[in-house]
Amino acid sequence: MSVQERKQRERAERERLIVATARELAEQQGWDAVTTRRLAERIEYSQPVLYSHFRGKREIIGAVALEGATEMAAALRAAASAADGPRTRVTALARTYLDFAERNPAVYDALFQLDGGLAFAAEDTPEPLKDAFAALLESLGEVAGDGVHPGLFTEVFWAALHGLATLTRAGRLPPAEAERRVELLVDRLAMV
Amino acid sequence: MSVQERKQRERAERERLIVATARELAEQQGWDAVTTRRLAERIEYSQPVLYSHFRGKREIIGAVALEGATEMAAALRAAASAADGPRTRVTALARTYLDFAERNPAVYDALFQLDGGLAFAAEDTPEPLKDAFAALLESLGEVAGDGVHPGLFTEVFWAALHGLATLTRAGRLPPAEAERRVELLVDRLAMV
DNA sequence: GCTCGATCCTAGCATCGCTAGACAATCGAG
DNA sequence: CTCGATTGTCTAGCGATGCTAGGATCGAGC
Repeated sequence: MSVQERKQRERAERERLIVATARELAEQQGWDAVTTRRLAERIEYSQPVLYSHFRGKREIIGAVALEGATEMAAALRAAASAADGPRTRVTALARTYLDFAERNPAVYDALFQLDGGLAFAAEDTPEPLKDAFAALLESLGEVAGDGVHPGLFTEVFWAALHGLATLTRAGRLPPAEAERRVELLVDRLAMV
Repeated sequence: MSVQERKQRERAERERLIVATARELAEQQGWDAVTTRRLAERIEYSQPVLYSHFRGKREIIGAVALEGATEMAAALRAAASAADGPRTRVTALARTYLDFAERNPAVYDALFQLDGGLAFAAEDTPEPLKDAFAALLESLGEVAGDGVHPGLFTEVFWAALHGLATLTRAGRLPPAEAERRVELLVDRLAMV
């Protein structure tokens, strides 16, 4: 039995290596540079090995996305709990979100721009994704305002953050005044 | 001279054909299906002809984006001028924006999701792009609120719309309550 | 009618995601 | 301890991608 367990451990270890390497490569040179050949070469296995772990490149992207969602949820919760008062909490949350997107562009792409084969806003949505949304909801729910459904408010706030993140990173918005945009957004949306 | 003019006309005509065909194909089957081979086959020329008009696939996407920007600007202005009062105008603007994104997903992708090699928020930004932003600014500037820079407000509002558009279309937001999200957004952001 | 430049196409390159089939290592039964 | 079966991995290759080199064709101008 022990030998099988060892193999299983090694296999799981290799899977982590694949995901970590894909993420690293994507952050360094963008997702276009993450080809199955290059990825295989970096982990020092042949291409088909990748397909014994994942159904295809999409699933690898999806794995990176899930990893990123967990980290993002943690970062959001950390920022929220460090702030006192609803207002400063929401501001910290927004800054943390945008900061995460800027510091981990490849992960953010895997999450929200690329097709990682993940289900969203559905029953079979993976736990990390639900949890990341929950992390937003925890801080945003309390500033939704009277008579406004907290979930709906969170969706709108999240969409605004997502828009700022993607448009800024794509060069559609000048990065200089990012901070003032956040302030304006929080000012208007949060009912403190 | 006349013969050269005819050739020039035919060339311009063919260029329009390329862009229109690319757009049509993208709307029908998505941008992934827009390969240089398929595109060449549809316009009944060989592949290299595409490269005598455009530097590459990117530039074709960019051409579709510019065409789309012009249409979007017109649609936004039409919606704005049909409404009376700042508040209803902004609501109409938001609905029109999201409607455009939903009805022309490929064009919207060319504009804001894909790399069409276009400059944004810079001096050499093509006129249609500046004009589409201007169309937003015209209606949004008047509801920015006191002491808030109209341009900055427009950027934030636009980012929120962009977030709603992309997240909804990618299945990240349930489409059922799209209308309520728009109402909430306008309610909070617009200072009427 | 001839020449020569512009125009277009055939053919091909490197690379992509993905897979079939050969080979080697390991395991379990006799 | 041996030997077939299973498991694991690799080499090689398929069809498709964006893009380009080089030859063929055609037509304008003398």
